[in-house]
Amino acid sequence: MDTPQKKQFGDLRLRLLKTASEILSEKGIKRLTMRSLSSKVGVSRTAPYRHFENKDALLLAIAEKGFNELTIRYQKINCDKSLDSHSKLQNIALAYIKFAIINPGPFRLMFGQEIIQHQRSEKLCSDARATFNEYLLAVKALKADKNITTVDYSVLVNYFWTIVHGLAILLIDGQVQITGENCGLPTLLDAAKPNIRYDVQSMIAFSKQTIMNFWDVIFNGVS
Amino acid sequence: MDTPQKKQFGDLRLRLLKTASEILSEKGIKRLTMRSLSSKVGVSRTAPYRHFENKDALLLAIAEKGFNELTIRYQKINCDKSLDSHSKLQNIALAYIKFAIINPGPFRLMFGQEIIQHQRSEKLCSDARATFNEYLLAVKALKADKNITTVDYSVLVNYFWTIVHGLAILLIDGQVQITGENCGLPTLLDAAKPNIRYDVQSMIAFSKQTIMNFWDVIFNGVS
DNA sequence: GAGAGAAGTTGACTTAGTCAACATAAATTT
DNA sequence: AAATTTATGTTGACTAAGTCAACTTCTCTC
Repeated sequence: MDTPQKKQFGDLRLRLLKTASEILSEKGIKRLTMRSLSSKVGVSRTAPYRHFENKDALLLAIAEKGFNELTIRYQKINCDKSLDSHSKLQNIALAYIKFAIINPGPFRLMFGQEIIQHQRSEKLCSDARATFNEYLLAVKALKADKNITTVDYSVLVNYFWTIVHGLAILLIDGQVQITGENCGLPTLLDAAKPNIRYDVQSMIAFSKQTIMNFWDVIFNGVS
Repeated sequence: MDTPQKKQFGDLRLRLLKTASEILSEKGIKRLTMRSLSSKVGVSRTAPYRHFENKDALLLAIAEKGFNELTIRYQKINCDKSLDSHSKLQNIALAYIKFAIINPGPFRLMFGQEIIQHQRSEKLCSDARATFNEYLLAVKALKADKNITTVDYSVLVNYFWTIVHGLAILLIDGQVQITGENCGLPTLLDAAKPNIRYDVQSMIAFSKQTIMNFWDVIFNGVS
């Protein structure tokens, strides 16, 4: 993989990954073409094939990289002695959503169906496992710490993930209005607003607020 | 639109929509090609262009049809006098997830980013609005009925949708194990299972059970 | 400095979206 | 009912994009 020699040649592989992730996030998978990627990076159209077997392999590498980055953030949170188990999980939730907002393209690859159902590699699985393990760790700690007994471990894992993932996906897919009077309601309710494109900062602000709101409900229930 | 005359000609438009939805659900958007669709339906490769301006328009029509179908199911539930507000919302949640499981392809179009950010039509918005309105109706009824005061209306709408959508997406994207000892945990934790493809019935069974589990947590909180 | 291997380039082939021109069938008009 | 229009459907052709093959060039090793 990333042998030191290769890096001396140049950083094309890394630049491809980075640029591809950007295009993916900005324009979507359909408009990420090997040719546009190549030209944006400034190489000929088949140069990427020296670093990735094909487009799928490139996408796979982006997903792997995404898991690695996410794992690092999770680890930092889990290692932070100043946080209790409750804050840790909340921060992990927020890190997940922030990652999604900042890297929607890679996020969709990591947690979508494309890769998982077709060309999931051994490496992808172990990278993903590392990420999930940090998450599971945080849930376990919380469960033990708060002595949560009314909910099974696997349901707890599933519940938190579902909420956090659901929020992340709805946000990056532009399904939820994050400003105005209908804030929090489905975007498609408003025919008026054709192509709203929220900026990253507003989305993060909204997601922080929403996580706070949700956190109350998660622990106290709807009543 | 669907003027009666057109229907007399034949039902190619409908057959295209139906077959395209199937391909979409079985093989994904990348492998739904106008050519493969045409040949599967038994017409020449450009015949679909007599009914849909282009591939995007076809996808749009699939999404619109999806919203219409979902609306009908929601309406049936909301009109059912034998159900209380609580059961209605739960049934709507289940209908949403069942729709996703049975029609993953259309579901992704309806609630993904492709359409919403690019070629959402006026009709799509009004169709979606009809669906969402039934959902909102159910939430409003529940809120009034159960006298829910600790949670704002928009947060409530957002919370339920987030959970239900999150579960639906994770399920159809194959992210959650629905059988075995790791049931409820992330699929990518298991490198062992390469390409699990759950059948629709198992997925529905799992989602019913999960909704039941989640419902408890939604109302009682994690404790 | 020569040879090996990695990295990058151009040419060519294939698949897929889609337009244009042509053909035909159904509906409408007179 | 014949003529005209309109809706459908077909074949040919063009373009974009993935990707292989052959060739070139650059780096590194010996």
